[in-house]
Amino acid sequence: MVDEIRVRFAPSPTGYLHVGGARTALFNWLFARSTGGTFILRIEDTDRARYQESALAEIIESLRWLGLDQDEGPEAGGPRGPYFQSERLALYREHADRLVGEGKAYPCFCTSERLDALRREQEAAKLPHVGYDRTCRRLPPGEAAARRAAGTPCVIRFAVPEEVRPVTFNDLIRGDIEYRTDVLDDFVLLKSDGFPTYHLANVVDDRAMGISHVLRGDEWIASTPRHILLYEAFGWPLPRFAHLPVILSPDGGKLSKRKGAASVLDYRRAGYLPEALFNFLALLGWAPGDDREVMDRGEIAAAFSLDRVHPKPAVFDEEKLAWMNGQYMMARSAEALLPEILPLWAKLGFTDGTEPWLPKVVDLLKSRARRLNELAEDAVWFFRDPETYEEKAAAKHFGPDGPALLRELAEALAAVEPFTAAPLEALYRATAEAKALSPGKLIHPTRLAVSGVSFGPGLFEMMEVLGRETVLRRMEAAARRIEEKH
RNA sequence: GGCCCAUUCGUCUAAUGGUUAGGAUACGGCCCUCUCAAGGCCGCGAUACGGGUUCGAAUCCCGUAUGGGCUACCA
Repeated sequence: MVDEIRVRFAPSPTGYLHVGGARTALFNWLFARSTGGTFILRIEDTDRARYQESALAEIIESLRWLGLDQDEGPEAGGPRGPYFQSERLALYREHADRLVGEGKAYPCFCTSERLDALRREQEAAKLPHVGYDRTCRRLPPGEAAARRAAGTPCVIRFAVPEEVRPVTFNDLIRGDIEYRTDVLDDFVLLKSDGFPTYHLANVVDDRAMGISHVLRGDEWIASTPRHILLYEAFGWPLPRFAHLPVILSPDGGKLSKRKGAASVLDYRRAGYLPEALFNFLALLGWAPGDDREVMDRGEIAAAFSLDRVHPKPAVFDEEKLAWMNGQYMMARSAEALLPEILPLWAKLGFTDGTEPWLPKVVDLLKSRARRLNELAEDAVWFFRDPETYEEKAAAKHFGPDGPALLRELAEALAAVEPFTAAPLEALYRATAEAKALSPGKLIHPTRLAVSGVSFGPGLFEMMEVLGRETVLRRMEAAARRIEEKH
């Protein structure tokens, strides 16, 4: 028999997809792609109280943006659907009833008030093991069935074996983990609204969908023994388990919106490229084993293996993400980067995207910005004449003889042919030499006059893109401004 | 409280009993240079602590500390 590898990412549509969830999805995707397996998206919408209408679209858009294409799922379809748990309710009830019939589960009529009181009592008594006291488990079978038949609201609880024994499993990332049956309480399988809990739905669906490897977040590790008991009760073979470490914020706590972006789409809004986030997330908890860091999807998928995933929680360092994003921005051609920048320029009111020299602007700026938004904003003076001049630089480069110098240079500029970088540079160097000045004495005032700031691309490349008319206009405007000041 | 998990430079990580503990980021410096970036070179910086096992421990074992998760009719 061929061991077919099938993995799933199973988010609950209760909010945006955060980077921790995205990393779980990414590792599932990488594992599938690196082994020729199947990557499935399953929506675990069994919590009607926390369900959010907008969440599903956001999750799907986040995955699409990151390039985590699904082989089976709500959009891709597939033979093991439906891929929404809310459309599989009959299956869960059937399985819960089967366990009740076999004496491995039982209806529980305890009210939430009684359960709350019980919990408070146990906490006050500082009992080592807290949990349901199994009152309804001891109900005479006839009575339970009768009350259920009469329509008394109830949940179905799993009857954890009374026998005290270890429940062990081998986690692909952490190794052997052991729990004991006496620390497990009789957890709920089916809620009183007829919806399954995560535990039941997850196990039933993983079985029904042929999931071979369960790669999920760390927070599920304590639930795994319950799931194993369920597999045993059903008589099903176990999938392999691998629990991924959490991603932490720089202060060591959980990642949250408050501490910066936490959702995948926030990073898109902040000007990050999907391939950069993809690469960065892949390196959180995994490394190829050699010194490679900037790797494309294919390289990462080819190098990925679960045994190189390590169990330590990783801090999300946005500085390094920014660096990596800069690497990807530089690596993209201007033509490939332009479509990302155009909408930002449109929003800033800079351009409708028709100027033929736009790719040159991207070329001049892409190695000078780490995020798309930065690049877009840094381009302001390509589109607008400066209204102010950087104060410190003006004090240094706009002296009393500034107007005369700028006008003299402008006069020479008016005659340069063609108006391109090389002749412009030749002109400046020759002029500097003739005046026995360092070229910087000419270049810096011109840069400030033309862009309003003291930093940016090479002056002559800038002037070429701006064109003669604009450059001369700005130099004259600067000359007048200096005269007004003095 | 109980159970479980984790612990190498600030951060991401490499080294799976024998390395001057390597790389990246960040930070500092130098070079390049019209500025700012980019790039190149150099520097700073780590095995949480205490016991074992071993000729030899970041690596194996135990304990402590610290951090995290679970302990719901949430996932």
